[in-house]
Amino acid sequence: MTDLDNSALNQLLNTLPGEEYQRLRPHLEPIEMPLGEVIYEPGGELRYVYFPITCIVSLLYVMENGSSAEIAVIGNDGMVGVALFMGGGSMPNRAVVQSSGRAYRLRAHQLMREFNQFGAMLHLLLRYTQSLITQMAQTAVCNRHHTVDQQLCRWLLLSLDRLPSNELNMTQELIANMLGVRREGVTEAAGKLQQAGLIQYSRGHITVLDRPGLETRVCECYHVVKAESDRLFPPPPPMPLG
Amino acid sequence: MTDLDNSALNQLLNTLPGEEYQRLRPHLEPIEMPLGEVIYEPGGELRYVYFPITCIVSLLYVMENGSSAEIAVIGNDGMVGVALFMGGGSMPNRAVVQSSGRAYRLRAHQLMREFNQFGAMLHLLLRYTQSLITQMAQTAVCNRHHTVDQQLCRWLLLSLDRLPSNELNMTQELIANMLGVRREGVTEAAGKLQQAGLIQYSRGHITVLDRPGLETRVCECYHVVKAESDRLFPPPPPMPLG
DNA sequence: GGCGCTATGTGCGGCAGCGTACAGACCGTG
DNA sequence: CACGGTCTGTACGCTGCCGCACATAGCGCC
Repeated sequence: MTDLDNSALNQLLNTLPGEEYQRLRPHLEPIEMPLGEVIYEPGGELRYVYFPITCIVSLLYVMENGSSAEIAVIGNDGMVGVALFMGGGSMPNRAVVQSSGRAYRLRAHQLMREFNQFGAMLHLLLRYTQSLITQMAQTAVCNRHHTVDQQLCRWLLLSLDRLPSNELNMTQELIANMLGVRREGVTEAAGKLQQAGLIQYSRGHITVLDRPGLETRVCECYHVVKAESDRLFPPPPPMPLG
Repeated sequence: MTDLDNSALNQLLNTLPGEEYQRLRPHLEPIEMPLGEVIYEPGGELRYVYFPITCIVSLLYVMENGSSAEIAVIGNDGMVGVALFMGGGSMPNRAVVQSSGRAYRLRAHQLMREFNQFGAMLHLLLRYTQSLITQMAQTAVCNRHHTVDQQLCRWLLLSLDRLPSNELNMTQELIANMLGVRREGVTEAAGKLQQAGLIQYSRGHITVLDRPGLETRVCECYHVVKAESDRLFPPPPPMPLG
């Protein structure tokens, strides 16, 4: 798989006009993102930003007492490290690789150089940040009002949307961390889904058997986030690059 | 009270360098913001943005079944309508006046004209959006892990920080809508605070008697949001304008 | 001063999720 | 093949919040 093929798989980079992309391309460094790697710690300096290709990154908030909650999920639809160009200088959350895979890494000052051209890159990144904001807002709502069952469905679908296959590698323990609930709660919820024939679970490996089934069980939060994301970034035809 | 005095009371406008502010000033239209007014509906077009002076605006998400949750609170520290320059074109949430008062209103295209100068205004607004993101993320965490008691404290302090006095006009019913809980839950939580001598409640009128007391009861979420906000916008000395 | 409205207080059954504990099940390794 | 570690399933009491139903209390208004 060539460099170019890879980058086409990050939808943000893919949306970038040719000229801008060519400027950036020499600085895009493809790297492996192993499961569990912590990309940012809260308060840490932002040296790089990441454009996921086949990996998924979670923005997590970890509380003083150790419990945690996922704020947003980022896959090949986005970028990790928006705080850089938003001007904070540091990251407010922890960012963890939730599903291993590849990503493009870009040095912070290279991104800022392009951002400060005030061209397509700026508008693209801001629009993406807007969709990220929607996701975070919806997470807040979902945490308030919906059951673990529904949230598990939402989480599965959000992850599935960012993966090429219908299989995830993820223990219930980890999912519980993301959702900010007990591991047993996930066991129970996953049990129901499995009994309904929607998924198959075995030791850290989930196969989604009936995606439409999940979509009927999920709360509106998933659809809201997806709709807004599709509105801001109209999904391209299957293979836009020749 | 003159025009200039008012605008000095919005910290964002206040932070703007003289030249930028002078360009904007003729277009800043001071208006009254009555309690309960809906400024934006989700999906609606963004004709104006608002810089609160003495009012507070809540970003709310209202679910299909009618229950709601507050996503963020905006007072004279910020601006309502960030989605405009983020590129969405429309607002994803409802925005409601939570505490009546005054605000500056600015036509969308006037803001965009200044934004597109790619100068101080752009960086200021992006930095503000970053602090808004932090608030939303923390709301998600708080909704997941903290009790109504703690959330009420957080909510009171966030509101208090955006008001000149230590009094709020707000029924328990409305607070419940904001927090996304039952009205009775707020009654109970407020009862505890009242019994502890921290606040005094009477028919839609709250007087905060012991602010430090609230701060000891509140969850970390409040402090995190405040710290990040102070970091991004170092609080000025009491009266920066001569 | 009585009426009606709105705001607040209270009580009760029910349930979802928590904390805890422990039992099986699966898997790699020696 | 036995062992240890990890992952998953199950059970039980507890708590916080919900939904509901009502009882009071302040406040304006005729």
